[in-house]
Amino acid sequence: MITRATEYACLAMLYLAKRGPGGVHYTADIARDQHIPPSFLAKVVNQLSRAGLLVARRGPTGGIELTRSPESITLRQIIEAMEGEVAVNVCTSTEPYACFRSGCALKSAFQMAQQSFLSALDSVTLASLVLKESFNVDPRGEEIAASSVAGHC
Amino acid sequence: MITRATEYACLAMLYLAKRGPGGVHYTADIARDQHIPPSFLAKVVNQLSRAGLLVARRGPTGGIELTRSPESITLRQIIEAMEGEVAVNVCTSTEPYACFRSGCALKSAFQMAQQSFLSALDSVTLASLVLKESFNVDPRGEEIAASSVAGHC
DNA sequence: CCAAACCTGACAAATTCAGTCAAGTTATAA
DNA sequence: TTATAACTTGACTGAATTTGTCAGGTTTGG
Repeated sequence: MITRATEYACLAMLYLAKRGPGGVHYTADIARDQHIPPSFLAKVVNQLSRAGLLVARRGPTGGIELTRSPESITLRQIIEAMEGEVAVNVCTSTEPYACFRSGCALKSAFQMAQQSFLSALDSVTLASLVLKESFNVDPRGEEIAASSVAGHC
Repeated sequence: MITRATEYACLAMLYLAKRGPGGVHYTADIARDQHIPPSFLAKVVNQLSRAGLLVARRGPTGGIELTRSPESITLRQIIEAMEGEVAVNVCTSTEPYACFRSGCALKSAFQMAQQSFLSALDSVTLASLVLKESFNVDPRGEEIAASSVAGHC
């Protein structure tokens, strides 16, 4: 299952993508906007930075920024940056001794389902998500039915 | 991620399917054959029985048996019998308060990937797995390259 | 009535998750 | 140069989940 940390990572990346190219933003602002614990998001963002998906600059006027265009960043890349290799079952992971059974039809089936899942995530770019969100926003720029709590899902 | 318990459930169901219709088998035999801790498999099998995927009979000459034909049992059914509703992220689960964000493009993307995963599992029946395993067996009925440890993956 | 099979619930060790906190580093601006 | 504002890092914690084990209990056939 995709963890909270990974979900927060996607939300932060989407936040940056929504605000256009060359934008530097504070982690604390993203945390407030997306209702994410700030110190938790700080660690998430740091991991994304080490994975090369964004750059982080310190000091006043610092902040984080996407390293690539939203068109070239997929959900799968973000998820794998956070969780490493995705495996729907121990037996589909590539690590040694994950599975000792030979000629196992179940493993093949799990691998096939996993591939379907990953392909779907490959097809979703940050740019496509930004486009999709714009349909949920009315002309005044406010989210529809977002008055009570605001946020994402 | 699909847990060990669910993996064992699939292996046990596949074991029954492989041995044809109307077959009653001991949980202990399946555990030995598939290298599963017997007392753990007992709980797994009990859960499958309560879900209606197999019937369990007590006493001597007891054992477990499939309730339906292998053609009509899919991997998804087994997985959902073991884990309940499958959700790749908290925000895609149907339980109330799983997600408070509105108009969230990320949720839609996760739901789409989840649907790909589940559809793949829908397409795999126990019968198709039995057929597939038969290709991995040589004419003498022994599994190829299974000499060292035996088993499944 | 006994033995063999499944049923049930309590327990426990290990791991993961989600989050907090306290320092530490770096860089800008006054 | 010195605050200050931002990211960095690692230690820590409580809760939940996972993967079992174990000790009985229940049902049934002979």
